[in-house]
Amino acid sequence: MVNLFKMLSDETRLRCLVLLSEQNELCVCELMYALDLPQSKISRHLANLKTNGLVSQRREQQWVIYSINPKLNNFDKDIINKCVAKAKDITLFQDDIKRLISTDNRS
Amino acid sequence: MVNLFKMLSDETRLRCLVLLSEQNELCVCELMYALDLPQSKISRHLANLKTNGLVSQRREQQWVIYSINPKLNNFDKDIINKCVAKAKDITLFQDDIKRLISTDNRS
DNA sequence: TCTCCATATCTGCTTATCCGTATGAAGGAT
DNA sequence: ATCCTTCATACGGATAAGCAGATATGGAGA
Repeated sequence: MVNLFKMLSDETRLRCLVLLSEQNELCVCELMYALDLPQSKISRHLANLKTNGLVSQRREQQWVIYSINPKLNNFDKDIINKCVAKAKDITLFQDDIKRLISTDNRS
Repeated sequence: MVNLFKMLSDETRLRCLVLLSEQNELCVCELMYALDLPQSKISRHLANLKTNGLVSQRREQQWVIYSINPKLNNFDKDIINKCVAKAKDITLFQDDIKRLISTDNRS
């Protein structure tokens, strides 16, 4: 439980999780673009999320594609879904989504 | 949102919150006894929870009595309740409750 | 093989968090 | 007034987490 909350207590990770929940799957460069943050930062936090079992990876050509770990237990899933719902009221997250869907950022 | 999760990402604080949710209100010495932790540790974490709006205080004679902040927003309340529910499956929290109800620890 | 691009990781640094100990302040009782 | 209990908080040290920037890896295609 503590570990889940540690993961959720960083803004970058929260934003990644919310976007991943909404969009099913995303590669690092799409997240970079949507969050407007440097690649190393995104990548580090995704690695962190992965070690803690919250996201999973798969490689497709040159991209590494992340998604919410489908094997997540109910508690974790539940909490994350509450965040996603709450995020709809918050400008920061709304803007991430806007940037994400504005173009095809996987080039 | 990040702040809530920061508060929840420490075991001591989680245990305090769960007990406070179950018991309505508790003083520091009851929490010390139930969690079997030194006073300064409990006190510091409660202060932390208070600054972040999760608990409220009231003084009664020599005791300072804490409770979950009744003005909590729905999101925070919701998340905390999920934790309380989950805690019922976890030995650590079960034991806290056992110690708490075993005697009258406000002496 | 060589280059390019996406992604991962390393380095050096700064900041945050948590702890135990010790001290301080408030209020009740003697 | 002084003592006791309860609780709060400041100090210093240890550990972990964060960041930016630079470098490394690894697959795709020329």
